[in-house]
Formats: sequence, structure tokens, C-alpha cells
Amino acid sequence: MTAPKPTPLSGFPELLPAERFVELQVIDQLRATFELHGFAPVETRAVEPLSQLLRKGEIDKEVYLLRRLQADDEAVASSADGPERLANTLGLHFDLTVPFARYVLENAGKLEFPFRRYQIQKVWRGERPQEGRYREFTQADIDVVAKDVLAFHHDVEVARVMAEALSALPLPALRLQVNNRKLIEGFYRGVGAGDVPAVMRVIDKIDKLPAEVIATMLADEAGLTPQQTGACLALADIRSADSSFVDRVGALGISDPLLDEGLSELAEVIDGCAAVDTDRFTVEADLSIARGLDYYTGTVFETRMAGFESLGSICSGGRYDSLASDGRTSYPGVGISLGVTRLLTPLFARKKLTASRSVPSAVLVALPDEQSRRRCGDIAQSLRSRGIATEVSPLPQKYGKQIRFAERRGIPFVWFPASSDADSSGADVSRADGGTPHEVKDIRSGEQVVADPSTWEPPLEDLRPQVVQPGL
RNA sequence: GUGGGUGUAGCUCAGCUGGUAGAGCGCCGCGUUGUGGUCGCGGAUGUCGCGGGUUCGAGUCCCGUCACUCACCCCA
Repeated sequence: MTAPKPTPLSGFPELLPAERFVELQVIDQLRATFELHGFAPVETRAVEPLSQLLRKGEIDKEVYLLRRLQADDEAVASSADGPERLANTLGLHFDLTVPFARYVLENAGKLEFPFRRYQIQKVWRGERPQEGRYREFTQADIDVVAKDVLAFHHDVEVARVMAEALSALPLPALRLQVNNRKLIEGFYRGVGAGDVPAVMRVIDKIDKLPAEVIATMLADEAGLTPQQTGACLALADIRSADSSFVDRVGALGISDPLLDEGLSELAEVIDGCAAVDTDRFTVEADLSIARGLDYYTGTVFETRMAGFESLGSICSGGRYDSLASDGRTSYPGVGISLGVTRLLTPLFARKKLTASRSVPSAVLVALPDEQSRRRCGDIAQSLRSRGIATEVSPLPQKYGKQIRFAERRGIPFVWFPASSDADSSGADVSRADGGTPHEVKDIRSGEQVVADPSTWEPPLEDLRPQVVQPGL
């Protein structure tokens, strides 16, 4: 009976240690920035009742269901008395916004509003995987939620905080594209479009399809006249790094109260983000951004990464005024969600990002013979007591092999213990009695020096694995 | 969910109209008897994804199946 060889599960990425180190480092940096802005940490359970996950009976979402092995078949979601049981079935959450909305309602009495939180967790979606698109992946969200009314300046705030967080990461250049649902809805309504959502769905594909195809679709699927189509395409064509888009929209000659409201909101976000604009992180108004999710009511965000445009947006979000409500009180929010896995996995795959070594150890203590293991353990412990990650060689092989062992893991230093007397029990590990002294070798340069385990320190940059960006 | 592509050594892949499973890299050993990397020499490793069919004979042809992958859909 041969053991079946394990095969990778598509869409459930697993990282090697060096990459996982980078991912953890990224998460730590995100945390630090979020907390610096006063966002509180929250973790929600991995599961929600299906009724919570599927708003308004939409079944198109590919949700993973959770079920006990011993549950009787009656409880299976697909059983006869369907809808009710189905609603109580547990599903793995597919984002962090919907569970957070539920969390806010559940804890409304204990939270202070406006409530600002960050949440970095795995989410699951049953869709077919491909690069940048996974079935299990990590998102990092920040949201601000208020009771009844959420001041607009929070729209600007979440954009700025995420911009700051992203700017601190070792990534290619990023472009945050901002639009406003009120602006485009108002515009489409002002144009006279009957089916506004249909127009948004088509416009959302504008960067993937040629303009003629979009025009045809606007006519066929949204029932627009050629003139209306022209106006909608003209709007989608507008983008600017400052608030000059306002005048360009004005020049199209459409008027609608909602459009005006959207224009001024978007201008406020763009102006407010001017300060975070750098050569590696740019913010712009892009009136073609629509977003598929229907709960957005105002500001919407998408983010593209230079050289990785095919991934789509790596960080998106927006304003949702009515996602959470208990019937009496509503909790409007605004948030933005970073796809940590979508961001990092393609960079790993293309060798654009990795760690300087695959283990935390800065030092490998060479083992002369098995009798010296205790003595070498003491040396390692002395180094560790001063924060230097150290491991002892697993085997007393020839030193050449032990050096190679370190080299393959990227461990920069090999420690050669001082030679010991026959009586090693009481030996002072810091001194060589008549033999060779302790020495430590930088295996990259080959430089080897006499050293004392109680005082020697590696250069600061060698203390921990470093994030490195070959070719960036 | 819809439509393509690909499955051969740890990795990247070659393998012609069917005829004894290969290369490079990596790995292990020795040269170099306790200080790696270069170089030289030697060595190990495969249910050819799985199941069936055709055939004297299948990695190769046919059918099925699974997995991976790409595009669509959708989205982080």
C-alpha cells in the first residue's frame, strides 16, 4: 500500500518559510500603521450563518459551507425544507466587511462610536482560482463605523491611512483610483439612463474591453441611445490627479443634484489625499471605477500595482451607508480592504520579493563532536540571551559540511567553539585553556575572528532576516 | 459555473510515424582525513497523474477520470 502523494490544492496557497517571513513582516507593518492612527484590533469568527452572508437572497456568491461529519442528513443544506435550514447553515466568511457589520450590531452597546477597527484575517471564496485569485486568502481591512451619521471626513481618512500603510511596504508603485457612486449614478440618471445598475456593470469592464464593445453593450444591455452612450463613455474617460475633473464633468453639460453631491465629495477626497501622493504612491480621480458590490453608496476605491495590472485591484473599498442596521438604528461605514495574498503571492512567484534567509537564525554553532553538544548549547544560550537567534548544528559533521548547512539556510555566521580539555564539565566556555579560542566566521566574506559568546554581536542588519527585493 | 491548455526525476523540460525512460540544474560521495563556495571524477532517484481500450509491444494512439493551469464570470 503506497501512500498517495499529496498534491497542491489549487487556490489554497502555502508559502515557504522565507516568503511567510515577508508576509508576517508586511502584516506587522500594516498593524503598526493602523494602530498609529488609532484603529483597534478585531477578529471575528471564521463562520457566519448563511442568512448573514447572503443578503437579499443572492445565491451567486460561492460560499464554502461548514458542516459536522456526524450531522444527520436532515441538516444538510440541500435538504427538503430548504430555505429555513439553509439560512441557519454556517458558511466561511468571504470578506471581512460583512462579518464586521454583524459584529457592530451585536456589540453596539459596548462599542464607542465612531468606531475604528482594523482586521487582518483569512477569508474564503469558492470561485475558480488563477493568479491573484485564490480560494483562501488574507485580507487587511480598516473601517470606520458610526451611529446614524458618519462624517464625510472619514472617507478621506481611510484613504490616507491605507495610503500611508501601503507606502511603507516593499512594493512596486501603486495607484489609488477613487470615484464616487453618487457622481456616476447622478450622471447616468441625468443622462436619462433607465437602468443605472446595468450601466455601471458595463462601465466597470471598461479597462478590459475596447470602447466599441463597451458602446455596443451600453446600447444592448442598458438600452442607451447613441447620445447617452457617448456621454457615459466621455465621463468614464475622465481622470485627474487633482480636482480638475470637476470642470471636465461640468463641460459634459449634465445636471443632477446627486451628481453635484458626488462631485464635491470626490473633490474633497482627492484634495485630502494630495499630501500622501509620492512617486511610489499616487492618488487620482478615475470616473470609470464603478465597483461590482452593490452596498457601496458614495466613495469607492480601487488600487493598481505597476507591472501587475492584470491582477486587477489589490486594495478596494468604499462608503456603505446602509450595510448595518438593526431596524431602528443604522450604522453607516467607510472602509478599505487590502488583498495581502493577492499582493504578495504574484511578487513571490516572479521572484520580486523574498527574505534574506529561510530561517531566523543568525548564528549556527558548529558541533565538534557529540560530547560537546551541552557546551555548544551553552554558547547558543548565551547568544540567545542577548536576542541573537542561534541554533546548534544537528550533526558533528566535518566543519565544511556544517558551514554548507548554514550557507543553504542563509545563516550568516558560524561559531566555532573553543577547544576543550578532557575535563569539559567545569570548563569556562568563554575561555580557551591552552587550545584554540572561540571564533566566529562570516561565511559570506570568509572573515573569521576570535569572539566571546557573552559579548559578541552581529551587525544589526544580520540580526533578523531582511526583506529583499531582487529586481525592484 | 463556461471554454481552452498541460500532466515524464526534487526543479525546468526533451522524448520523431508505437520498439529497453533521457538532459540540464539540484542532491549524495570522493579528490580535499574537521573550514563551504570553484574545478574534476563517480553515484542515486521515476507506478511517464490515474483507470480502461487498441497492439506482439503504449510515455507515445483512443476513451474516461482526476489534478494543475489560462481565459471568461466575479472579485482582494
